[in-house]
Amino acid sequence: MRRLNDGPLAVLVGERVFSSEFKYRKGTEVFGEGDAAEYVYQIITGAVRTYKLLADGRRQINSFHLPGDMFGFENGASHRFSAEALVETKVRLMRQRSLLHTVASREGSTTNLLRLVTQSLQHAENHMLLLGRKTALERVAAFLLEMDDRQSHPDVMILPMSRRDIADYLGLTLETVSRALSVLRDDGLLRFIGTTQRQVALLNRCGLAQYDA
Amino acid sequence: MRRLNDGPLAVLVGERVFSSEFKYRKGTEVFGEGDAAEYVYQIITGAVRTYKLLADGRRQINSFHLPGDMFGFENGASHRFSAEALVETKVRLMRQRSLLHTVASREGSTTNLLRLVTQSLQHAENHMLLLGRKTALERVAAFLLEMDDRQSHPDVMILPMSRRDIADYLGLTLETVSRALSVLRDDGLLRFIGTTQRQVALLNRCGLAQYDA
DNA sequence: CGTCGCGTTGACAAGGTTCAAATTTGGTGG
DNA sequence: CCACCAAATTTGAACCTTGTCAACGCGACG
Repeated sequence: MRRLNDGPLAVLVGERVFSSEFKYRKGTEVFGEGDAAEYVYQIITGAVRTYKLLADGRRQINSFHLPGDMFGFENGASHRFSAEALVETKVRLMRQRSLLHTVASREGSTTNLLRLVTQSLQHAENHMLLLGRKTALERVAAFLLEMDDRQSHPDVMILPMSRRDIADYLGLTLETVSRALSVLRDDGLLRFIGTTQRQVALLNRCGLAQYDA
Repeated sequence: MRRLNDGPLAVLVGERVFSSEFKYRKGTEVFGEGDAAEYVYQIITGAVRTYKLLADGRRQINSFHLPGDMFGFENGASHRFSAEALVETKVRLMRQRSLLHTVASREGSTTNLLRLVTQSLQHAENHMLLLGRKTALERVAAFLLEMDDRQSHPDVMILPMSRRDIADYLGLTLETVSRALSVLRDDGLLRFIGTTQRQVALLNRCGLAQYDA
């Protein structure tokens, strides 16, 4: 049986994963928009944000990547967005060339690689609906439910990202995110744990789902 | 030399395209969200919108598909969004199974198929930036430039979609789209041709690009 | 000729942003 | 361990962009 964190990379190339590991400190860049797309990454521990910037500094975070997630896969020669570690993060990395080569030589792995890209696309489609058509409360509720899902519904969810990160993910300002969280707290849907505001207990997931459109 | 409209499908499977054609009347559904994903489509003539709906009717259009474009490719068994013809539309269609089968048996076509999906992903990433972080004017300017690009910079661009469609694509209301177009017209950046408001001449593409962030 | 779909425009409302300030938290050095 | 400072978060109030509601114009079509 595979270990949890083997994830897609291991599935793709079978158990013979040819890869190395690397560690990034909190806040450091994994790659920048326009950089040569040499590697594909899979998170072992930690978390990463991938985002695009406008000239005046406005930022849109495409997605947060948690342990097991892959990112950085590109078809062209360069990355179309930037990636930064949210916290101390350990990644497995592999050359895209080797990956494609390995995939090409293995029966059935085409479909798996395709599935991986398609999953990103699916996430993007859902996120466009959120960004284009949902209210602030709906966005924040959807965000909490997404993180909850991806952390397998823990009793206490740990958010590795700041309010600004959440805001740039949801197309809001950090103030609006903070206010929405306060509303949900006051409505008894969640509770902050401990002194930090980054540990959250969801008290009523169904109620939260009601807020999400 | 390939005909212009052979497009990606033909590239993928070589010249031996095994496919049939079908015609959709204006406003008719090609497939709905949740339908079995049996076919992949390529537009021969006309235009198609692909979109998602929320329960209360809010709609987010993911993309407009013009001649040569492919859509409907799914990894799972069912479509994740709906597709409707904007105008009378002729499509080429092919079973996904046959496509995957054909691709699997041909050297190098994996990369092409992957490139196709990656292109959709790239479009989605750009659109998330637009939806999350751009103003109404920036969105409309970006939309006009996108359509202009995809129609190869004609003197007079024909928009096959309504103001509501544009609005649902850009995450705005149709009134805001209309107002933004009026502003751009009054600023001398574009002109409406003829009596209909769906033929547009871009008078100053650089100026328009300034409006886009 | 009336109606219907589409688009434009205006007035007003509202959700979200901006600006500001208070409060809390986390990190660092003594 | 505590003091202190920087960063993060919350909260408040004013403002603004965009949405909502409504009226109107125009062309297509029966």
